[in-house]
Amino acid sequence: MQDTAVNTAQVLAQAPIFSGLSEDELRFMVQRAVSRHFSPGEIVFGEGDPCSGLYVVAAGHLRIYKSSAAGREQVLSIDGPGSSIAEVPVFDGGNYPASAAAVDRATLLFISKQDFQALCLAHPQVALKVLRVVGARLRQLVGIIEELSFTTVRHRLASLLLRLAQKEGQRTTEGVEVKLPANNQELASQIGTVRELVSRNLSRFQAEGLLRIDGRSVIIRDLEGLEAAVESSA
Amino acid sequence: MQDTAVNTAQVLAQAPIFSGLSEDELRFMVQRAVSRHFSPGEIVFGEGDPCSGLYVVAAGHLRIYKSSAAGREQVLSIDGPGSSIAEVPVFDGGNYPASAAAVDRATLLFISKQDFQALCLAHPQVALKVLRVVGARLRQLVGIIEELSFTTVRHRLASLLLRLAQKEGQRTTEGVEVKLPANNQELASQIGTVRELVSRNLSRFQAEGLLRIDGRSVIIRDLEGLEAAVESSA
DNA sequence: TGATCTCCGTGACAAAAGTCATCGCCACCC
DNA sequence: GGGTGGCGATGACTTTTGTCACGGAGATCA
Repeated sequence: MQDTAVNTAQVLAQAPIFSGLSEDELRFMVQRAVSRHFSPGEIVFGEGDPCSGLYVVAAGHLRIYKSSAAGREQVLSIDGPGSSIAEVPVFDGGNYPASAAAVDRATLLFISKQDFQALCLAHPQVALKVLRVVGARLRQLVGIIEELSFTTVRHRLASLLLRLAQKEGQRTTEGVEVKLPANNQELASQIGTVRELVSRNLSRFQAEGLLRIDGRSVIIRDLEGLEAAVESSA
Repeated sequence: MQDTAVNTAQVLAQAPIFSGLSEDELRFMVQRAVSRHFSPGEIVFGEGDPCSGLYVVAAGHLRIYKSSAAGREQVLSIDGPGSSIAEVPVFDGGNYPASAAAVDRATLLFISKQDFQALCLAHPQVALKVLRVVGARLRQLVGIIEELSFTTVRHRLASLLLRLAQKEGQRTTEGVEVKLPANNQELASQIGTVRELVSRNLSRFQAEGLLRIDGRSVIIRDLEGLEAAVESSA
């Protein structure tokens, strides 16, 4: 259990929405935060569920997504340690606008609506911090809309690969190596399409010599070429 | 000029983000709000511009949208009197994530970043109100993503027509009559496609007997049928 | 060593979306 | 009245996306 046991105080202190709180204030929240563990794939809440409070990711990753009647999913965001989840429904009183599930083994801290609202009223800076976080989320969503509305699957996939390369790419003699972080089905959900198109477009990139596929890792051989695929028809 | 002259105090009092303020507080904001007039199509700010403050719509309508390099546009929201615009960049310090233009003759009240932040710190409830408004916006965006990711143009158009019918439809003997609020190009931007597809899908609805097109007004003859078009492949 | 499961790749289609060009209507303006 | 410009409809076509079905690789487990 060590891997998911967490120091509540430390986690909250590092969460953007609580940064800058005094020790006393932090202690107050720590006392009220309840920690919950989730296994991979386990659902934290479903779209439309009533919201009773806010979560802060202590360990692991959370996947926020929408599901369609036809069985497709669209990922809105993947959040790691320090991220707060469900700030919106806490404040507008509505239900969760999307579902959330654990990606891996995850530990979340739960803070009730009442406690958090009280904190915000007592400490206006906290509300401003929350606004900043929600703002970032809103920008992300606008980015997704832009990609879905203006670009092709090919473009979005290239874009995802470049983002991965940027974040966690390993330089090799042949090019930048990226480990695909999930199976094709999941990548498809992240860029708003189906697994077959991810597969096909990866193959196509390979056929064009832009990259080489080696199992679940991709070696980008022609970074400029891939960037060009993003620029064109952007 | 009468049509665009406004009573600043009245407008602010009715804006959701300022509701519940005392008279003194309102007066404070009224003194600091600057009113600006815009003609139809005039740009209020462009995506990426630095943000110096917040706007409240006093009269007319604002169109918030993203533009693509290829010349397409995606409308994120149309806001009328009482709506506040650009709450997000005011708080996170970033640039505007999208552009805004006046739809018709419009009057906006401008409030500087500094003044508004000061108000939020002095009156925590205001920050909570802003959070509620931003939350609503976020829900809207998630809705757009859902539609773009999961549904077809046909579906989105049906959905738009039903929304219009709900909001401003006139009952007639033949069915519910809706005046299309804009040209096909604009409708296309609102549902994330091009004008030809709007035209074709409208014709198709007519061919299927779901509605009758008469110039710029549409008479929905088979509401259930149109709703069915929304349900299927949702 | 099978049996089963999951996941990837792919061919063959079908459907949807988008592009380009053209025509006609109507309003507006010299 | 004739010219112009904006807008809508539509045909012809291409590209993109999505669906379905299948085969095969690799892991796991009895």
